[in-house]
Amino acid sequence: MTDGLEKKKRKSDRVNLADVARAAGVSKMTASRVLNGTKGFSPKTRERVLEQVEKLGYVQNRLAAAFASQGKSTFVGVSIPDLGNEVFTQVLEGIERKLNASGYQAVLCVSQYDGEATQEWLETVLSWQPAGLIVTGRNHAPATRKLLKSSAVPVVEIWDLNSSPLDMSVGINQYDAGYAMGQYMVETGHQRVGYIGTHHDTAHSATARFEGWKAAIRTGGATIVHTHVVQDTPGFYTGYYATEQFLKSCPEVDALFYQNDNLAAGGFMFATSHGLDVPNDIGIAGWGDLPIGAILPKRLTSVHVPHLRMGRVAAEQLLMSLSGEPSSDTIDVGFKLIPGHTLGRRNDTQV
Amino acid sequence: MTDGLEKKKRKSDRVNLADVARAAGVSKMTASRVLNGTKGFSPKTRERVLEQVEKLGYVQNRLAAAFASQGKSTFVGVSIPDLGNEVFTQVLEGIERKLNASGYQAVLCVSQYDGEATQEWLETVLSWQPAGLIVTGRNHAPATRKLLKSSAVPVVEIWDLNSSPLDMSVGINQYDAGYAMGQYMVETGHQRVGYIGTHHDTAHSATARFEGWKAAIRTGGATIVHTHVVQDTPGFYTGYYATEQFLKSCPEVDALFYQNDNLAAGGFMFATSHGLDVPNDIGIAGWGDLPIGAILPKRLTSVHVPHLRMGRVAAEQLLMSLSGEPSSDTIDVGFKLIPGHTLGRRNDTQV
DNA sequence: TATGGCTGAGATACCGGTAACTCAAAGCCG
DNA sequence: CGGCTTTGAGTTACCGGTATCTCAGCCATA
Repeated sequence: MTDGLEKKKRKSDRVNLADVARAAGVSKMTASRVLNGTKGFSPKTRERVLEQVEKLGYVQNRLAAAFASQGKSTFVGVSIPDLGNEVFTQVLEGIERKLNASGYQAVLCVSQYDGEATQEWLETVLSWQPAGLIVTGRNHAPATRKLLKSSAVPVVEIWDLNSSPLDMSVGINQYDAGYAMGQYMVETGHQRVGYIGTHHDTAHSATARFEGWKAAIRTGGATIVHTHVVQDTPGFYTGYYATEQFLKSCPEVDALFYQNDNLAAGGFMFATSHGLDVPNDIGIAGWGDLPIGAILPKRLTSVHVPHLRMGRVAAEQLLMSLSGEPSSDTIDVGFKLIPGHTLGRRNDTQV
Repeated sequence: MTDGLEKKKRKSDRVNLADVARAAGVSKMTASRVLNGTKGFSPKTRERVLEQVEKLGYVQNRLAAAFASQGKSTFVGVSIPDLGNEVFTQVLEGIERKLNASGYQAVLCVSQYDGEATQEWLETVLSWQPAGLIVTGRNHAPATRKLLKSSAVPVVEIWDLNSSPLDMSVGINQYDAGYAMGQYMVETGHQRVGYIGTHHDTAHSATARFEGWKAAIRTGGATIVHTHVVQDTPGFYTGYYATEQFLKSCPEVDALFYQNDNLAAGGFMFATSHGLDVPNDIGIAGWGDLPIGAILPKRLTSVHVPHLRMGRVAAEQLLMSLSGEPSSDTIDVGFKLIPGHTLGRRNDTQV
């Protein structure tokens, strides 16, 4: 009847600071000072304590330490919508690298675009006294907004630039970026354009981007023949079949703007495998400058957003704010249109 | 003036349990019981306490709670090598979903295949008394192995199945899976095969997979003309240029096995854009059944590994172990060969 | 009616560190 | 050499909860 419990160490046999202090013949407080590098001990004492730490294999209980000093933990709550979407994993990677390099740990939440789940996660994470929070997007549910606002920790909102952030904001101006792409589509001679995206974007930054794009199209005198929003993940195959559906109902379209490059790549594959020439029969534009864009038969037209950098900067801002350095409210990491070769009619159509 | 009793200035202005208890006219202990659902209070008392919780906006300090009960946190340390590699993000997604749904939080480490960084992260995470750990791979640095072994928390090793795990192991038999692919390549008529991978895999499971593959090739009487390992990330473009390099130095190769589908897709794009027919001129086999495989002009030959499930099962095992339920030492989540249409010479070459 | 179990609730003692205060001895100065 | 500052180190009081023990009522059963 031996269950797995006895396989592991008993709780009480963990060495604690008192054990170390006793073994070294000093007080707990002195041992604590040595370990934290605070002044107030002689080199000899230091050595004695460290010797015992080594010998006994003492590991600090940071739960106790943080609690005792009324301090924060070294955890930073990081909320992103989706791990299946490369843009977010890139941002996450930027965040994680910076945090880890600075001795902080990312506590992850993948919201799946579910506000309620996010809220729940947020409540839990806040109860652990995190050092800070990095959240994606600027449109929070009222309760979430309230929680973020009343929390005593610094918050960085990433993705879409926010002129009046809760605390700090790092991202790009999604509207402007969308506008730039719309303008380019018109410039390259497209007149009857369409949009393909997934429902995921509606509540998020893609909305602002989409608005910017629409404005540019309208201003340029072109027509939006249809916008097709599917209930699926923004991946390759989704782009493939969504394009099929789009072209079936609106064959007159001459260029498509996709929510991201992976959808666009799917669309590209559909088009070329069905005898359509890109861009002469149909123009294709993606978003995000994702890796796939580099290996398509023609360089994909897209907008480069420095996602990795966005994550890094967000983490940097948070850390600066934690160390009391002045940090900007708002940081624009910029975007860059990638002309590529999948847009443009009749002219400039070489590989 | 020793009126410290009443005018006790509190460091934090945060509402604590004592405040709630006072306001509700009960003892701290009773309030604690109500909030934790432990028995020992009347419905009326319960209501009074909850009313004050609501009114005062009390949020538990879990740092204090975990510390007081000598307990663990709800954090689970999760270490994966790379976020730029879809297979790992899929596993992570599986883990994260399950953990979050069960009230645990993933504390992320992206090791970048760096043992030292992992070690450092591990030390920090362990000092926060995590509930458990999920680590990728089975080949740990000696110091890491020691730390994992001596830690008082359950550990799940994922990826490659481990017959003698530290604690628990969830994954697939990478050797067998590699063997299956090797066998299939021989069966489909390939005689002079090659391998393309990145340095990232060497220290990890891809080694076992690679060994299995080699064994099958040898057993089948075929020749491995070259194995090309590049110092880069296992992404689309890497596969593209690595294939170019490979074909330049070994044009006689008739089939290539790639470390993953993204590399393979890059290779496919290179081959077809340079006038080679897949699979008649060159066979291409990937790994992981990644999304890209579905939109190539021909279905990519690959091996499906249930990454999402692997992550979910790993988290499940950990949670079971935490709740004292019996959990298996080793769980094989299985793999499945996907024949596709990018392997096979002269026959079976329709789309 | 006496005994004993059950239930709601309070009192107390921590958990493992750190902040803040205290104090003796040593160092420094004119 | 006295007084003042510095320095190494100890003492005490917590931080905000929970484990554990205690105890008064209350009900059921013999």
